[in-house]
Amino acid sequence: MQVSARGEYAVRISVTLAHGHPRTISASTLAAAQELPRKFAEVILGDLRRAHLVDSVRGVEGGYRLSRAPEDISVGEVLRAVDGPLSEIRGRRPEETSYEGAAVNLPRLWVAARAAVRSVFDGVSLAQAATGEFPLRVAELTAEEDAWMPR
Amino acid sequence: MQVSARGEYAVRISVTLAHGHPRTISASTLAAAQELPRKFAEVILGDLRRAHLVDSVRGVEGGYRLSRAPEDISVGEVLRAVDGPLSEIRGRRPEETSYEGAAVNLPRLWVAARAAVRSVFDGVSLAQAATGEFPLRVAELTAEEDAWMPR
DNA sequence: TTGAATCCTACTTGATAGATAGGATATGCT
DNA sequence: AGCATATCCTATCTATCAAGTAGGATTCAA
Repeated sequence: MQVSARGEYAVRISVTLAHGHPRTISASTLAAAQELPRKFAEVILGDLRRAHLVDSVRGVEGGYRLSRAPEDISVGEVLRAVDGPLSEIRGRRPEETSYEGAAVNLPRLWVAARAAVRSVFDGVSLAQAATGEFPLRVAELTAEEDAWMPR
Repeated sequence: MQVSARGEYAVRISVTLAHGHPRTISASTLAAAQELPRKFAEVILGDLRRAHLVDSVRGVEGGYRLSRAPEDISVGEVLRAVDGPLSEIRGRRPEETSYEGAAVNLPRLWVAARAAVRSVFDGVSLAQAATGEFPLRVAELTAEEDAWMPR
């Protein structure tokens, strides 16, 4: 479950937009707020716009705003918009994998792993990510101390 | 949750070793069984050996075998041995992330996502992966039809 | 008309994945 | 001893991609 710089930036930007919703915020302001390169932020906002997750307004007083309510956009949608599918196995979708011999059951494992990832990223809205009020199922995952330990 | 070619190959090799356990199997045989490049399989088996997940025997009749019982090695261990940590956010561990402003709650989200991935990969042994008899919690994730659909 | 913003195209740079090559070294069998 | 079959080691290659930068064209409100 690698999240790229693009992915991380996109979520930080989106959460910032959610926080200020429905005001429009400029790329420079967003970049400054999250301390990320302005030009790169512009590129990412372009991706989000093309995915119809944000609307943009040109000109002075222009900027970006979420195209839907923050409660209605999931973190998963944002990640997919900039990084593609949440889960890939050697560049393929989990359900597209297929093996011979002792490995025949692996597709089910890949699908299970994807489902687990989805349950978190598709289950958390930008509004929840901004407030920190995660769904119970997600909050439980962080409750055990072990979840915070590297392995 | 991207699984690289190395990771996929490593799991396929490990599951094949689990299936034949405790016989030793040569790199060429393993590569042929799973239709992967022999030299690359050797490299991966070297990683698994250095991680103490497999033992090797040199010479004629040599090869590789799991260093522990297939019930006692998780898929997660195999993936970590060849690909490093299961989850990284812009190259950092989830619990090492830290943000300002509207993004302050994101570390909890990253940790939750990692916990979800771990619950699958650390919860499934090579023996289970080989037989397809996954733990109930994992099997449930693949039960819903939606889990098999791309998004 | 001017200033501030988005938007577009192109480019650079470094790292990494995914191999492949060739041979040194170990081991068992005859 | 000699040979076949393995592992093991070091090095190299190549294409792709992530991450970020550059420069300017376009839009729009005051």
